[in-house]
Amino acid sequence: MAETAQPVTMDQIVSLCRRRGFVFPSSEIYGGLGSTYDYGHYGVLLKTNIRNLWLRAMVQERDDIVALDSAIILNPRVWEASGHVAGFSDPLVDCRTCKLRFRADKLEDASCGKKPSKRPGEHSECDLTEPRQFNLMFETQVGAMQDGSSGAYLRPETAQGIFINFKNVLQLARRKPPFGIAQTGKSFRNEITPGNFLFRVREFEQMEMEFFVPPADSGSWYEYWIAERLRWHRELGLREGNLRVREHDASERSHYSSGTSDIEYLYPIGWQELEGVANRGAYDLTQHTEHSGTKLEYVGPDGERYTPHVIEPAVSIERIFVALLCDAYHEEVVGERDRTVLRLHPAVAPVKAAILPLIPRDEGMATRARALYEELRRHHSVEHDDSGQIGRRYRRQDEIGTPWAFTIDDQTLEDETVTVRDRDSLAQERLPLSGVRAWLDDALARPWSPPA
RNA sequence: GCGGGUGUAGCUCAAUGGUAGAGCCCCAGCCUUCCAAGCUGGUUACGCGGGUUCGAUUCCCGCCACCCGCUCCA
Repeated sequence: MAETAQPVTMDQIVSLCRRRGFVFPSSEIYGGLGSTYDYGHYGVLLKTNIRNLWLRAMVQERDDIVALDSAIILNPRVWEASGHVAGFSDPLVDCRTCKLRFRADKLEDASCGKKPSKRPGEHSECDLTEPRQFNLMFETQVGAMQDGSSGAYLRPETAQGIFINFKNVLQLARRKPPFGIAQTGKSFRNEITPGNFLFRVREFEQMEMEFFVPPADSGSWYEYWIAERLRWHRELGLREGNLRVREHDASERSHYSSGTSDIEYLYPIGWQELEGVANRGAYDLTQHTEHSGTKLEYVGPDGERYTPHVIEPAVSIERIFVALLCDAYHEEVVGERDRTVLRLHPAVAPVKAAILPLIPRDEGMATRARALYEELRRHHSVEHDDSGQIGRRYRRQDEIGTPWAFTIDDQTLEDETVTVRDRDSLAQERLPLSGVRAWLDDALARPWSPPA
């Protein structure tokens, strides 16, 4: 098998997603809607696996993090307190001459020579427009009456839903710092310039965890979570060489952050943020204490009292989704034909195994294949495919990343064994039909790393 | 939002001021049976809306979407 050494392009990923029904442009029959996407069958399965693996690592396998699911629409005062109403909008100016756009708050001077002169030599002074405000929050109304008094926002991050529930969780979950609250859910941002497929979309699913710690320990927990999240991405199967950590300098940080590191992935568009780990300090709890009048602090048994600091690892399903597909995508030549294969970690693969009767019209094979499928589907995501020649069926499964195929063939009728075909090695071995279920359970429990 | 580019089946490409054709994919049947073979038949497209014209997929205008840059951060 010969691998084509070309790096994957975003177009190849878009094309595969479309071809195999992972992702469709949203509202397509009406001409689409900018930078919104709908997920088809395999896309939903893949997203669900990513979300479940995150919840498993954050909540199930730890005893210091609890789950939460807060509302998308919150009291608008939440966003005043959080700083999003004031700080989540960017005043922008355009240069009429060089057609570049700048953030007004980052311009030291209204001439190209000073700040971000990306095109030196073209002109010395930029002809700038007036600053214009772009608020990145979607606005809506609560209640049927559309008067201004009932304005509200769709949340631009899930984190605030966690902070405003800090007191509830502290009391009822019987936790004390260090402890965390984890949440997955949709967030909405009116991006000025969305694009690059799913990389920056207007509606996306965040997976955020706020970890509350004694102020003195915030530095070490910050380091801990950077390392821990990096380890998790590797465990998902992302290649070591495609991941790195980059610390923000002070000018890059968000309004809430006193320290941020990005776990970056080498996407087809270059190194870009996959996950952000931020040290939010006491900013959020302090803000909500001031704006709401409710004290959000920890009081210990011996009377110690403090506002915890917060370490936040925040990632989106979409960015993991794209990274996994880019990492897994391979085109190679098998025999005399091309094949496209997704070498996904079995744990994230939308379909774990395919059950294929070699000769579908053979009664014995068809019956056994059907029975095996009905047994396995009670435990795992599996597919039964009896349409077309066997090679074609293998290729269909390769394209959606199915790690194994169980083929019911002539020999099955003689000795009740099946062929197991491996997606990555193309190796075939025989297995008793009665042992397939246990074999698959074992295979899924094995550690996995991407083939070299 | 600004500048540049693109827009014909699911994909890759044709043709045309007289309303579209192929290959692959997909579906059905036949045949074959361990890596996309073959035969027969079939479904599917001019992004949307105006204008010019007897007639527009083709020419003009507007809009929309996508790509590149500015920007951005999950």
